[in-house]
Amino acid sequence: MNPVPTEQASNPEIRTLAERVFQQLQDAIVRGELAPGSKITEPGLSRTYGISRGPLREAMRRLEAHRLIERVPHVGARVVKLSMQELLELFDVREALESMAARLAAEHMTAEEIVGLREVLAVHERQADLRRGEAYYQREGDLDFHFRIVQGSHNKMLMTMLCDDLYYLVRLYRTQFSASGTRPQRAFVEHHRIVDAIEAGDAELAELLMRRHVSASRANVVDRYAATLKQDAAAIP
Amino acid sequence: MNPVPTEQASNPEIRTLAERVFQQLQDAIVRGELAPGSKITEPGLSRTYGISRGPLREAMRRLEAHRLIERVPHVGARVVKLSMQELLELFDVREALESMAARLAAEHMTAEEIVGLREVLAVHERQADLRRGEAYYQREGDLDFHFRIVQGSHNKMLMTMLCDDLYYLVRLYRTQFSASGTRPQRAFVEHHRIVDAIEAGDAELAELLMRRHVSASRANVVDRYAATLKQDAAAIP
DNA sequence: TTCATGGCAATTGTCGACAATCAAGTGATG
DNA sequence: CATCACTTGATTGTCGACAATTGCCATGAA
Repeated sequence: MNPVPTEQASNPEIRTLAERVFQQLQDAIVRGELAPGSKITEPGLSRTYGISRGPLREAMRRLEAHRLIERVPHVGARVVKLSMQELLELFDVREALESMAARLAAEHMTAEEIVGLREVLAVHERQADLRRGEAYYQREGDLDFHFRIVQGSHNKMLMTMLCDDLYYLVRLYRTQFSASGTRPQRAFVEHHRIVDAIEAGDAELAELLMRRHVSASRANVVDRYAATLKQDAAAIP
Repeated sequence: MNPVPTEQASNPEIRTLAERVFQQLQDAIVRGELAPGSKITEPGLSRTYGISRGPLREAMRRLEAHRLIERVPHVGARVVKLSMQELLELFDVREALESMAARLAAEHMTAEEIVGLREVLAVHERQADLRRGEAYYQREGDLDFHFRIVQGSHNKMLMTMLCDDLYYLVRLYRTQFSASGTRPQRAFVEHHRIVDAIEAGDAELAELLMRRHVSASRANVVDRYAATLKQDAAAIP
């Protein structure tokens, strides 16, 4: 199965209109088709997707719960727009949850799951060979890696929180703040170290490495943000 | 303000029926008035609360997002019933998030917030003096303590996850698995140590202590659960 | 020119009714 | 007597219409 369920076609789980339009909207937001901060109205979406406002409102409620849109009673809803502050908050939460996931993965992951994890790394390696320094694999492949570790934790609550909620926000921020630089190469090495620790069953090490990995990713975003700020300040006057 | 918003009367934030019935249902579930595992039907609740099924369905969508009810398309919804497995998963997530909250609180908490935190401990101390070993304060007071530390982290995303989602589940489990024993006294000491670390600005120590605190609470639940199992096994034959 | 006020259009919140789906009860059949 | 198919009742999903609230814009006065 595709670990990152971007597609909603041919999914047997969709038995209701509200479910379908929820996934369509989720996809549209994450892809950036619905711009962050843009206002969305019920009659508009109702016409766009050809359904009545009933199921649409339920889909919007779910989007609100997943923090992809923000609603104000009697006013309306708009696509969430992460501020730098909120993005950093997201990284802190990820650091807490994913380090725990790595720890649990080192304890509970099966041999087959570890094999699958290594295959993901191999795919990344091929892509990294092809386009060195392009940092392209990072877009979805990085999430794929993290996704499998969370699955390996065998903690359903953790899986729900990370995969159903936070990862959509993470993918959303990538449309706002593009990430690149020399970071991908280092991230790639860190991924290998983490898998090594998990395979060795060293829970504490896996946790520590994952914590550093997310923290480094956060620091990279901060650096790049500071750089853009300085660049803008130099360009305007 | 009341840190644990059990009441919904006279709350100016309630501008819609769906919001009101959502909070009423949330309260009813957490208090145990709606038994865990019991099935809830839309026409039934619609009559009970005197509203139509439209707002009710939106309220139920939100309850589902908060993991307080579970829905199956075309079948119905029932109040969530935590298994022992899920309860332990909940503790792992709490350990990850609350230790991070304690770390951030040590870095960002203001002097006034620390004073308020000490007052909470003082209240607990008086209650502990009154009814020693009763473990009564634990019911809401313990959550009050944790609540303030999460607030002190000044991380809105963390606050939402813990206070709006997990803490309702925690309160729900307390109606299923009652917790007591000699644990409250030790928890009380641990609370003091944590506040000391926060006041000293020692982020690492605060994180470590909070992690141990939640972990010890989890271990206590495991012990008590094993005890009830053994007791049941001895009683049946 | 600027600010306050009133009305108006659009959007959101709510409701009742109809269609689709499921679960249980009933009867027939091997 | 057990099992299977069918029918029936209830519940959920969906829709269109009406009421309530909001934001905007035009109008008028200071």
